[in-house]
Amino acid sequence: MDHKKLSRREREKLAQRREMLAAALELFSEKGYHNVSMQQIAEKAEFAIGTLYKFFNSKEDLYQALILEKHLKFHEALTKAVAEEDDEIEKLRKYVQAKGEVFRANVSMIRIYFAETQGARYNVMAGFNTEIRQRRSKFMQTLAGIFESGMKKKRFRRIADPHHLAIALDSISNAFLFLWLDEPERHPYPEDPDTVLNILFKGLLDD
Amino acid sequence: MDHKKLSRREREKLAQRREMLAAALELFSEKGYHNVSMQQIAEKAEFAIGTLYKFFNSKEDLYQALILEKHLKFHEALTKAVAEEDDEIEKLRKYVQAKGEVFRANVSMIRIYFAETQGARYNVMAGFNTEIRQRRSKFMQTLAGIFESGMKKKRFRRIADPHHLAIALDSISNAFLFLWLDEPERHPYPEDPDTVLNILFKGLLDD
Amino acid sequence: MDHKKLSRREREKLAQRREMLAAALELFSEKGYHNVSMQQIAEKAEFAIGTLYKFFNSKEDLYQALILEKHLKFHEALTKAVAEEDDEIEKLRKYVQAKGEVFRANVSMIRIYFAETQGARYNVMAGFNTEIRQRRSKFMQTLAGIFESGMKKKRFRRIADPHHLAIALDSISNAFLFLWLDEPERHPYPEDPDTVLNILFKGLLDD
Amino acid sequence: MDHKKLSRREREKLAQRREMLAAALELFSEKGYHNVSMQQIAEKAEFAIGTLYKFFNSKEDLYQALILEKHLKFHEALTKAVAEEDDEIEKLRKYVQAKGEVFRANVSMIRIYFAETQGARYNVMAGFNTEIRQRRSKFMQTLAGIFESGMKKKRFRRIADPHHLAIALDSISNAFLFLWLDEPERHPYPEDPDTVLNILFKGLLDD
DNA sequence: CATGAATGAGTCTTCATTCAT
DNA sequence: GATGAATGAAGACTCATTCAT
Repeated sequence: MDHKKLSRREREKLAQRREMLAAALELFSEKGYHNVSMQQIAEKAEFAIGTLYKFFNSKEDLYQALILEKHLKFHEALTKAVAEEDDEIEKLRKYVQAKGEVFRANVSMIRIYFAETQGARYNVMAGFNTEIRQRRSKFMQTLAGIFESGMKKKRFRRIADPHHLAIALDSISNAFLFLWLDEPERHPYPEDPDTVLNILFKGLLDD
Repeated sequence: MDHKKLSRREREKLAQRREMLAAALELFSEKGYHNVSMQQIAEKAEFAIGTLYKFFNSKEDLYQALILEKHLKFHEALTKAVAEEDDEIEKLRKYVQAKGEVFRANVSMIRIYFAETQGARYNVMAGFNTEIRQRRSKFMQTLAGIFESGMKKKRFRRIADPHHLAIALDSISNAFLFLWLDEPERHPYPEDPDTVLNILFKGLLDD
Repeated sequence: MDHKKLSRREREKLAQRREMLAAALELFSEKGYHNVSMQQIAEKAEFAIGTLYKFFNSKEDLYQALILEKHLKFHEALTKAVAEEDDEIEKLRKYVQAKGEVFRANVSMIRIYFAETQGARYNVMAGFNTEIRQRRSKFMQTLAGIFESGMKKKRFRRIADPHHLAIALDSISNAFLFLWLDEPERHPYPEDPDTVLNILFKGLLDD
Repeated sequence: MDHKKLSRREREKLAQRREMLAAALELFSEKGYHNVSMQQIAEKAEFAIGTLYKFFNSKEDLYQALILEKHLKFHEALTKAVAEEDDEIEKLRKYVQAKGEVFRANVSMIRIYFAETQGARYNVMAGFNTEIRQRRSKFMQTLAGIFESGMKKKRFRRIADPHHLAIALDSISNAFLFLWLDEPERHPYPEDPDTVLNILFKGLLDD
């Protein structure tokens, strides 16, 4: 955005940082935090170890920077997706669609992302989750808000707590992502968002 | 089952093994695989390190044995739950209920369990998931079969691919477990299984 | 003293510890704390690094154990020396003599000893000096007490503050030790303690 | 001295060098040689690291330059002090006085100074002491000469080897400096030089 | 000529695993 | 068969020094 304001030096710095994070992402994604050494990251990024430490104070620091950065990106993409439309149904469609797009474009990030987002409190982020947790929590509110609003407008039937519906939609779409991740051929992430949404929209039982 | 056939020696061995696994579970659950040393496990189990290695070839081996054993237990509990009833709806209710029960009784296992079950392929189990994956896959088939059967009997409307519904139910109930794990007070796992199931049963849209 | 009570295992432990400390002493004495690596100590002591760490929690810990142990030994030798005699003059003679003996028998310790005892607060011991400082302080009191007692008995003229005399005697004898350390041939530590003591006993000026 | 001959450029150089040494002194004095990085010195002196290396070939080089320079200064001050007076007793008084003054005015130097002067041959200076050792040796000769001269003139009684007396006076005054350094309040360096000198002048024993 | 980014050897420390007793 | 002392490879991190700009 303010790229013009950056000196050459600063631009180089940013490029280096990006390369480091990219190398780290690839390695962490493939082997996991504990099975990757700073040495390996340095080699992959083609920098000396010392240089790595000029940019990040510790291995953990590097990891956190990586997670935080990517999480922000995802968060923004999803937030933007649901903000674009007026109609509640369209919002949900966009959400499911955007989720597929953003994750398919960042495959190597997904595992790390969920490793930190999901349960494991003893993960690298430990209590540091705060920032991520807050963003996630806020987004879940937004999602719940869409359901609530749709119910108020009588577009949706009030079949369940909107927060539960938000959780349901989030976890179902995640599940589809996992399947795709495991066997992309056999389980493509649905092109048509309604493949996912109908599970919530239609209802198994007759009334 | 075949306990009668076991000599005293063998029975003692099994008891020792159980103690080791119990100690390991507690530690792994609290700190995570990489933050627990064999030393600590040995101390907690009140065995010498060497004895640990008599039972398990390596730290990883011990970990895998732990996961496999617990996974089997969970699998059996859930399989039994859905097998007990004839009615499809009741099967699903039992499933949601049993899941809550079995996990609430094995809190310390949940995080480890999901850490391995979910995405993270670089976790300790790596490709070794085979056994777990097969069991899980088989169970998802069973779950899908319930939906399929319900549809065939016209008890369920054919709103989506039964496999997708199985995935949805699994991931939604997991999501509720995560919430409860994070903040047990604020997010109790629903007593009434319909709290979960209505999300699939009822449908947001009018037809 | 209680050697009989020690099991073979315990005796071996002690012997190992001694060997480690001996190796460390030699190296630290020759090169100084910061120029000796744990690797080197392990090699010299013929143990694996890990074994070193079984006995000492850190390099600093090892160093402190070394200093503390040796300091205690010195302290005890000197304390014993001044306690043996009744006569004040004889006490001082014994002190000067014992100092020479104990240090000549522990050459490699002297430099380390003074490096920590003297000024340098940023040394490895830093604030940890407490124990050493207290012992030293206590001994200086004892030394001052001898001068004081001699004065009370009119054996000594009251030419100066007894504490100052203690400091003087301590520093003069140290100075002789340094000289000897530098060039043992040219500056032997005086056999006859009066060579040192006459400086305090006799007085340059006529009365 | 030859300041007029120096070009502006050269004068600037000297000023820069001085600033570097001043920064280094402060840091070394506070933390000790091994706990100060060139980075820190550069920052404190407000120069780039590269510039530091234009003036000094290595960290050790910088340190040695510092010690050498300060030692020369001290040496000159003390030499001047004993040269000023004719009377031997007055010379000694001036010496004790000057020592207090010069060190009190250079507190941060004392520890470093003694760390190198005293025993510890493994210190940074190692065998490099030559220049310092020669100066020190020469000064001790001067001091011994004063005692010798006083004895010849029968101003002093020949109670001990003049060299020993020189050593004694040097070490006693140093000891007082250490005390003051540790606890300036409790152990002020004596205003009246006779407080120190009487220890040598008066003699504990009656003749 | 000054700068300070980049380097990578070297350090301390941990811990899975082995094996002599 | 159990033990736990001994091992040493491997990892995170620091910092003196260099050299391209």
